[in-house]
Amino acid sequence: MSVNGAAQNADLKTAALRRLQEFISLDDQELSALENAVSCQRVYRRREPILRQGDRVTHVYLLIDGWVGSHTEVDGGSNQLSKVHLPGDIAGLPNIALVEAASSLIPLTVATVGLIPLKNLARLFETAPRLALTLFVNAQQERVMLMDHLAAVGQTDATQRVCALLMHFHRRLKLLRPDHRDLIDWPLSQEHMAQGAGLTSVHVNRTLRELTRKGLIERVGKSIRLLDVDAVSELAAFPDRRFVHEPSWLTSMERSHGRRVAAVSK
Amino acid sequence: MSVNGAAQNADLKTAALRRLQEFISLDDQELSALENAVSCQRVYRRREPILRQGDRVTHVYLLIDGWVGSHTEVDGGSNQLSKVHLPGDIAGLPNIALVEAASSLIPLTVATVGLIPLKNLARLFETAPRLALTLFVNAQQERVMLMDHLAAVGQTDATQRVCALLMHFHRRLKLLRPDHRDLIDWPLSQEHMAQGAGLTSVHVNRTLRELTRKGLIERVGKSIRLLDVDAVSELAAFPDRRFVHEPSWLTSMERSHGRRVAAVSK
DNA sequence: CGGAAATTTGAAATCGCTCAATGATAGTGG
DNA sequence: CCACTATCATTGAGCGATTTCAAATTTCCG
Repeated sequence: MSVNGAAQNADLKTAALRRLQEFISLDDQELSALENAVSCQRVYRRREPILRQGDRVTHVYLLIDGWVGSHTEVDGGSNQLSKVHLPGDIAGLPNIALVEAASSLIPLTVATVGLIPLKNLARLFETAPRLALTLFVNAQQERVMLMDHLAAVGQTDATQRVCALLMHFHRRLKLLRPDHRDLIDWPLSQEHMAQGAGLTSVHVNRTLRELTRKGLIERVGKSIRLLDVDAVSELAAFPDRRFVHEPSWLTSMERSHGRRVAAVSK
Repeated sequence: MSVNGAAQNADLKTAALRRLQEFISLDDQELSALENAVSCQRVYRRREPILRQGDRVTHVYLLIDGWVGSHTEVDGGSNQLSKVHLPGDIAGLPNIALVEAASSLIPLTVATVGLIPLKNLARLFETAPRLALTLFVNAQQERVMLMDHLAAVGQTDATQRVCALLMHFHRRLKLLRPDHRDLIDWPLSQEHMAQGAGLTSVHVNRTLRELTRKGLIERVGKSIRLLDVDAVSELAAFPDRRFVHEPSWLTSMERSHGRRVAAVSK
């Protein structure tokens, strides 16, 4: 696909790392600390599990390119899609609190992934405290998104949930590439959407169909076009969160230059 | 209530801090670093908001005693209870990624809370990297619990969700005080339970009643007794997670003695 | 081109909701 | 300590959003 694989790869990596600087900008040393934590890089095919629920936890996964779903199997074989990871996300992080992985990581598209051994991750907390704090804030952001997801599934009807899904990805993609318009390249099957929204694929189908009939969206092949973003957003009842950017309590932290001295200790 | 308020308070604080050492034990210096981050301590009455959704984010809240609910209001006035905090939890953490608080923190009982200004929290990442890493792992654990919560609400029926709630608190209380038996002092109203489970209070009532009729639980005043823990656990379809304890990747991290030198830098 | 995966559609069933009213309990202030 | 009031629990009847089941198309991928 690429004329120059190496160059494209570098671009992808840069894009992925930009994602982490949503809260504070990191210096080169901090960025390379993260990059050096990656022990190896791999490309996974669609549906080829990166990690299976129940597996022993050994790594976390920096997603460099592609979409990856985090699926939790419940008791009777049904599945909950708790998160879809986009480039720049670190997937599998919640598992570090566990002995066995809580969810499977399955690529929804071809995916390029950097593997980070847990020990390397831990080391970042010593060597790059600002990066560590960024990862921490990032984890809290994930909690907010999960809370909103839960609120949508727990409190809203099918139309609202489907619209919430659409808006969720619309917004995240816009952050990822500012040139993103209203046509979304949509690798999620209706079954996936159903597993995310706590619905049946049958009902997701009917809901999408209804949205199409009302002229709010248009589906072209695997893509979805939002014809009326405001109306969909309205229907979604899904908050458009304002995440912090360079807040004083965060920026005032001194950068690490390897010269962290005893001044802070008693 | 207490003969010696100060002494009891110290006990409570100790208990709260123990909660953070689920993953690795911390040394005295690290524990006092956290304690020093608390700028002031306050007692809140039941229902007296500690923080309101939409408020500007200035602190996080170390819960020392009592139960505190995290409620997110959705669009049409309905509420999702995304988390109930028990002593030792740090409440309001997800908000640090946000400009305005995503959820309200409302005590379900009288609650004693230590307020931690954001700047003090950030400083811990410089002064106590092992504590910071503990907080990070703790955040990931919260994500796992939120994912399980989501899976329950999204994929299971009313009986399973109510049983999941019961088991959830049963297990958390057992960790908190090993002497805990099957009688749970239950400050949640059926309306609260409904908001947590994504159900109606009416339906929660019928479900509880049905569980009582089957002899699985017994309700005495505000308490609930699990008469058949195994059966309830079975019905819950709710995984009993094994969280890590002193894993090698975590324990191998060197303790901070304020003598962190340039060795780690390039 | 062939087979698997995904979408689409209808009809019937059901779980949980709504509405509405009554009864029980627990704080609160006099 | 009692009365008052707000909150909480309980119950019934009818309704409706979503599921289930099943089958026909269509699309995608190798």
